[in-house]
Amino acid sequence: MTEERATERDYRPTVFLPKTDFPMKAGLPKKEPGIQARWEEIGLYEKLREARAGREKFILHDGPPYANGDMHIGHALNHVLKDTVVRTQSLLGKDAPYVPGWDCHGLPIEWKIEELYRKKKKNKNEVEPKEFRAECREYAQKWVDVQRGQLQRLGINGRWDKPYLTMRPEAEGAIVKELHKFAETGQLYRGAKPVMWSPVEETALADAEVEYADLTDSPQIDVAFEIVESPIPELVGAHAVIWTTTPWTIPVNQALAYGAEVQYDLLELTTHIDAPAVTGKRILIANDLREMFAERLERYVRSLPAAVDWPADNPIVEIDDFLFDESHSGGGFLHVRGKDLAGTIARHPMHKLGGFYAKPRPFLEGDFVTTDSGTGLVHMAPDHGEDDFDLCRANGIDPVFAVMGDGRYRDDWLWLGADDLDDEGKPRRRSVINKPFNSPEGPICSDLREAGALLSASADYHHSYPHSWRSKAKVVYRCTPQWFIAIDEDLEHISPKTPEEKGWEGEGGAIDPSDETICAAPTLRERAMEEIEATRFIPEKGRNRLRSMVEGRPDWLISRQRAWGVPLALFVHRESGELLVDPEVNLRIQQAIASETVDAWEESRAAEFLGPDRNPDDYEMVTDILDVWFDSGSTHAFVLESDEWPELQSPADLYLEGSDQHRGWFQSSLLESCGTRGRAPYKAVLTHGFTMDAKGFKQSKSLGNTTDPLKVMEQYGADIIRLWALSVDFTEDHRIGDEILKGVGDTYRKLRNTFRYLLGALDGFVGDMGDDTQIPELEIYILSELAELDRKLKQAVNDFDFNTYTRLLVDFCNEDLSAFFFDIRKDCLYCDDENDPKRKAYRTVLDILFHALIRYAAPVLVYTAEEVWKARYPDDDAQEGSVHLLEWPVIPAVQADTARWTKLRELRETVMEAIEPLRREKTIRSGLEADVTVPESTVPEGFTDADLVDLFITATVTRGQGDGVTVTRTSDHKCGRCWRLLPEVTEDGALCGRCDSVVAEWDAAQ
RNA sequence: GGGCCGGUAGCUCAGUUGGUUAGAGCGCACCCCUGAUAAGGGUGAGGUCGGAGGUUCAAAUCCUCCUCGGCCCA
Repeated sequence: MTEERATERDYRPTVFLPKTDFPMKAGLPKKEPGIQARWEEIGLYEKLREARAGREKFILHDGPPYANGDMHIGHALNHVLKDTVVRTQSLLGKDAPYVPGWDCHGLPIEWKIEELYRKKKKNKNEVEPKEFRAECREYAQKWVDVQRGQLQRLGINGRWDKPYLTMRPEAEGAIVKELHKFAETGQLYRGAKPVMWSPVEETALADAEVEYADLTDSPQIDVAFEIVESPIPELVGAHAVIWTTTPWTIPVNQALAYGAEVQYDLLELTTHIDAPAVTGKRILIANDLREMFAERLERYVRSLPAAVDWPADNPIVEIDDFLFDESHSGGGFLHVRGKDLAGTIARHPMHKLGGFYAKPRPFLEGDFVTTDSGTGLVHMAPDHGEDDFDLCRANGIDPVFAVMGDGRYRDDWLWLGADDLDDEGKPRRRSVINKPFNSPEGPICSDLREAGALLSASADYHHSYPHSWRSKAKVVYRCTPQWFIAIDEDLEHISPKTPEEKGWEGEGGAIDPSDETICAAPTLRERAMEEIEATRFIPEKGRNRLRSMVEGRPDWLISRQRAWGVPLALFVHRESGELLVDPEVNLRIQQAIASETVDAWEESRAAEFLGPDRNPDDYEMVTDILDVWFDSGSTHAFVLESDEWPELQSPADLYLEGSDQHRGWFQSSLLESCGTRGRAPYKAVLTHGFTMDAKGFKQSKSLGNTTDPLKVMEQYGADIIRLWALSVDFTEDHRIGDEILKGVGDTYRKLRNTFRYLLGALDGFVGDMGDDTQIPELEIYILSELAELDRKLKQAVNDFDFNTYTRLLVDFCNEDLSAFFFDIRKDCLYCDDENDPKRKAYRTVLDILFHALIRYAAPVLVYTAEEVWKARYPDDDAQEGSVHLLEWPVIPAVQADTARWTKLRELRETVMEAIEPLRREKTIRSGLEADVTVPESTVPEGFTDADLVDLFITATVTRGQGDGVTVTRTSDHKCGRCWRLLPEVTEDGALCGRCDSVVAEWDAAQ
């Protein structure tokens, strides 16, 4: 009877299709903020803390971003990685708190406020420092709030109601306390050293605050210094030639340096025109550099007025070895090794000014002298170069501090001081970075020319030169009194590591505990190096990077001459110049700052801090502030060790930052912690690369190739950025761009649809499979694949390898589920009786898959996972409505012969390939119309033909003796309900036996 | 200029100590399905492994140089 109506009846209502309200289209930009608001409402972060209380901890310590400007793609990547670490560790069941922080002090913010002042024509110096700092504080707070909102929008779960800020008074007090620890253990000293100095900002600059720009118009001059004394008498009266690109250092020249092994020649300059200073001069210069010097000289002489008519192809200057006559050591040329110049003394070209300029300029041996450029003789200004400073100090020549903070020479300086006026009575003095001041026409070159000492001068030199990254102005090396942390002094307060602690126990046992080199107190550098060895690095190459930087770094310059920062709250005895080290005084300072902010450090409070036993008049209060790297290097102290965040502990399990932080936070934290605690503040360091544009070039606003994460969130959603961040190889530099984001969107949709299918297929599922139900082998196999996936995912989490993590997840959904398992079981899900054990088993496995996959996906697609969870469990009280409180799934342990299934799937692929030609020629449309014969030998054991029909989704499968798969169109008819082609179906549209009974039951239930 | 790191299909990535015809997913093309439907399935085309030398029976893999890019430094 059903057969008669078969051709007409629409069986669609009797098919058990997936049913869900979960939309295919995500609409993330609209949906995410609502989900975020709910997390805040239910206090997800706090709930997670409660849920994990007492568990093993995993502490990721946040490196503070600078509170200045909107979030950019680097922040987004960095925080997504951090969040994923925290979430995956939490998923594993650990208590993984996350307290975000911000770096608030420092020049960039100070600079911003000054800019505002300039706009308002307000003078910073007329404002109370307190008032100025208050504005900086307000500015920083504004950006903290902005960035906090942006990071929350990104789905970062953390202690947003109480982040740490380096400008909180408690933090400022703690930072001072850390400084005092260095002072009290003798690691702090005041020294005079040439440091990078910006005459515009009037401060010393850290390396990180300096950028290099290529210049093509730098000055270069050759200057002659007359030799007045020498063990080689022939040199007296000749001129040593030096070359420099900074004419302004000539007024503070104090010596000349030569290379011991360099060969120098005495030359004679002959000119065909009258060239003052050049004509007839005897000069001393490195043999290797004669040519280069000659070119400069020729070019210069040609620029003189007297050369105007001289033919271009005819050299004006001739340079020859000076030929001595018989009266001098038997005649001949003079070639000397540098070391023979020891004891030679020259005089400054401006010696007639007397005083400083009348002093002898000794020749000193410098191992830094090369013959790459210049003349092989280097003029030494100990105030303005590291090599200069070191060499001069070793020879008892001290810096003279002639250049002031604003870049001008001191008022009382003999040459170009305050009363050095031009013909019109205007001062000739300018800042040393002033371009005209250094030019060939400037006052320095003019005076040298007049003194007969200028052999060449031009403004055409190509090199890269340091600039302040803030003001873009040139910076100089300048010797000023600064505070340093010593890197190579013994740390008497830190006990040496035992050989075991150093990991030496395995090396033959030949360690002698009485060996002083082993048991001596380590220096800060040594301890830092030891701790680098004891730290885990992800990726491993980070170790090398940090190691080589610590290995070669100089003492830590921690003072800055600015206003917005933590003071070097120290007293120095006026008479002795000694640093006051009194823990009681220090404690009073720390407490005052911790309760009143850095504003407490002011002159009027000196007596209070010093106490009754000391006279404030005897002490100078240091007014410098600390390098911000000291602030952030101390975060472990005032965050991890603080009672304010009891959920944290020290040392941290992980620091996670960009690879630029090898020189920054990783290092400053390491040094700070090693100097005060003798150990690293972290057990592991993870570094990520930088995000380039689609073509692999650095993103920059000026190039217009930046990707703004805020816009991506607006357009695609935060989950898309997150998925992007976790799809790329973050250990290297990686890219972002439209095409890449489009691909990420495709991946997202695949995951989303996998969950949508699961939700639909599990509609009404109550877990009613009886204990005695036979679970089909396919389900067992899929469960074993899931267990394998689970194992690999866990491994990826432990390796922090999120790229592999997401790939495993996506590939599993694509290959094992969508294209294999789901496809095969489509027929079962749609058409089998709802109570059929096979269908129940399938849905049971789908439920297991759902619970596993939603947990795996939760750290990646934080919003979507929540949306899926709510779709399945709208009233989930047990989990407080959040998927993010769940723990890592437990996968049922099953036994499956996976090798057999791998073979089966290979055969399945072969069958698909064999079917394809018939589809091409339209003999069949779908695989369901195919009768397939497979070589018997290729079928793994234990599969029946009926199994193969299911697995291959064909009409029939039979085994043949040949080697190939053959396919023909089946002669069977198509069931009107399940669309399978079966012999039992009498005509197209009639029902097969199964469908007949299911429909009958369905009809009865209506 | 120096140190370190990197360059494998259009995209994102795998490629163990050198060893079959260099793989995967996505995208793309074509086809099927129209009962996961702005979804699902199938097949296929894509690579001088940045370039050039060298070592080796054999190189994406080891060596040298070059080139492009990045970070750090000068």
